[in-house]
Amino acid sequence: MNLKQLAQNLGLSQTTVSRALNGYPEVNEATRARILLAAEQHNYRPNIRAKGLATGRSMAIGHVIPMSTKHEMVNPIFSDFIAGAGETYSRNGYDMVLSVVEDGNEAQVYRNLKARGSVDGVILHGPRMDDMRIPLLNDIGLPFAVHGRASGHKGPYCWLDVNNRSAFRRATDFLLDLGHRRIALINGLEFMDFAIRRRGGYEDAMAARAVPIDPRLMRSDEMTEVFGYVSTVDMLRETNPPTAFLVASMITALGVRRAIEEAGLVMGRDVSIVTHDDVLSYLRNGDDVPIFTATRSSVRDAGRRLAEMLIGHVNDPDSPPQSELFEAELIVGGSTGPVRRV
Amino acid sequence: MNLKQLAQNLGLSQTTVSRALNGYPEVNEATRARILLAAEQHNYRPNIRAKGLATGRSMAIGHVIPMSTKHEMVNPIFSDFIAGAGETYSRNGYDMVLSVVEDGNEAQVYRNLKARGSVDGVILHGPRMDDMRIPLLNDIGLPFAVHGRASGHKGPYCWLDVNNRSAFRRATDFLLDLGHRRIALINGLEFMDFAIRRRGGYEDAMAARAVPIDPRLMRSDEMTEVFGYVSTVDMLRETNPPTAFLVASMITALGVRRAIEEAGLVMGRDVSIVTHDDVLSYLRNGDDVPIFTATRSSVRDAGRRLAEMLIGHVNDPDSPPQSELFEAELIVGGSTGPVRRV
DNA sequence: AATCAATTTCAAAGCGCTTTGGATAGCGCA
DNA sequence: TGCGCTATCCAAAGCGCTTTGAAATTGATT
Repeated sequence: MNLKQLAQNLGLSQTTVSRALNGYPEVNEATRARILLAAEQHNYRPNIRAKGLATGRSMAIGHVIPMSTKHEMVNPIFSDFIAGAGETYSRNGYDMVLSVVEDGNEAQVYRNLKARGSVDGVILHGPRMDDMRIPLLNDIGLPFAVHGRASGHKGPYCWLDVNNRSAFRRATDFLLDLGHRRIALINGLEFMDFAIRRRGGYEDAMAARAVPIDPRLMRSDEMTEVFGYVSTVDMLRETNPPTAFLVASMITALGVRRAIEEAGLVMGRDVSIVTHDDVLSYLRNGDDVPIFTATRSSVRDAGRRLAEMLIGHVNDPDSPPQSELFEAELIVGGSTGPVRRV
Repeated sequence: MNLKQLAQNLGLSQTTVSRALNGYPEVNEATRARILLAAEQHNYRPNIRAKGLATGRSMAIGHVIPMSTKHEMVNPIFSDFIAGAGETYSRNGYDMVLSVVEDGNEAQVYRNLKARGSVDGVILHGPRMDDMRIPLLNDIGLPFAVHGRASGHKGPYCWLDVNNRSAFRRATDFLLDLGHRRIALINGLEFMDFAIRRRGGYEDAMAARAVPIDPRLMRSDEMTEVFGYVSTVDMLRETNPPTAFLVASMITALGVRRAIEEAGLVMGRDVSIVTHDDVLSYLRNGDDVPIFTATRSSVRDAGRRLAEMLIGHVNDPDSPPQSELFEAELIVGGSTGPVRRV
């Protein structure tokens, strides 16, 4: 059933039917009701491509997911992020189109998306220091919103980020307050913007108390479970091992914990852990008592909100770009305790 | 730059340019080369909506992701699955469109997808016993392929599944061979097809050796870490606790392990665990030595392959529907050992 | 030189929608 | 009665592509 047939059935013109369906005022309320009813009965839905052709908009938002070439890994926060974003999209009549791309090849994907008119805007995931995708998107004129920020990029753009620096500063302070001095930082890849900021927060806190930073206690890689495990095993072998670990993700923290327990140590007593918690639905931080002391910020909320911001920006490209900074909560769980006197 | 402009630039008709670009034979190779060059230089890409309107195809595949209303949880295997599928799509010029839907509301989403012509086919995730989505999709005439199967559904359809029954039968046999008799089953939700089959495999193996099945040792829920933890804590309190756990996912197995270690037991010595491993990129089962003894099957491979099957089916709807059954490997890791004599 | 077939190109219709620019009818008012 | 308004509806153009059916060109054949 298409518009033409529907209009013929009703003995009306396509124009009138289209207008009625799209809520324009210049149609008699009685006929509008008649049209709505008929559309309902025939289960009519406008063809999205035809509509898009006519309006010049696709009513779709693109997500370009970078896949690390090293581990062929997709960031596990991703499913929760799009669950949030998807909510916003369906509420606003947008589709979500996804491209998974080996990182490096992204430029062509964005150009395609724009040139072929597949989407009205994109969400940029996994921003890096001086991310070149931002000037690229500005250049090709594709509206975008960034999940995170790109340090070093001047000029306004639409973003939503967690305050990673203050979160990790507070987490470090918390550990310092407990008497820890040998605090390891198990970070994400340090060309990723969030990892840089977290490191910054850690360094700030350490410097503020004049605690020396030992480069051997800082690791940085893709945030897998195995990475947490291997790094921890390694550091615990040191002559002067860390008494606390500051970890960039729950999954990595699980690996840290595995290493700790394998070494016969007890988490929260012998060794403390603080991790960042994105509140992933399948990996809740315990039930009522949190397993890990954590800096917490829901990535699903971020998805929901950032999608709203992008839609706003798409609908009104001339308005100044919005941005938002979520503050992470510091949740105290069972994984931290005062440093053990030797 | 659109077709018309490109054709004018070249002094040719739209027809010829279109044909040249789409590889039709009735165009002089010299002019084709000229056209290809010009298209390249002007960075021309056909508008996808116009093309879709003209051809009646959208060159997009839909994924409808059910989100559990209970935990607002998206299955964590999902990101790896689409990473695999996405590879196939980009190789074949398809887009991927995603809808995250609270389960229950899916029928309307499928109808929309079909009526609005957003996609040429869909991948059906998380099939259940007697899944009504299959007759629905047949009814509305939207080509589909199922990740998994739907027990109880008669009639052919396109699917790809892991042999869950044989995998869990072998895993159970393996534990029985080690002398375990009190084997707990920590399963996914048992209206999910895969969970039914896994339970079937477990029961088969137990019955084949006339080992009684204790219903108190069988749990079934969404496969979170916390679920694994809570179930295990609970069962270890029994007067006659299990000596082995058969677990439906790595994440849940992490929870099982947490409970075991918290109880002061050693995994692989005091208590054994076998889990299913979907080979998620961020949650590899150890580096060289597997952490868990596991039934292993890559969900990313499944995504890659199922997408191919669906595209084949979309291109030739009259061909008989394909199906494929992956056999899981049984990987022996450090989480299993002979039962401890008390 | 005339004919025919194969090769190469083109004009125009059509895909299903929105939207512009009228047309028509009904109304109050002078 | 006739005018100007408003309310309501419509015909047709246009979005950017593919594809049908026909025309023009070429080369070979007689």
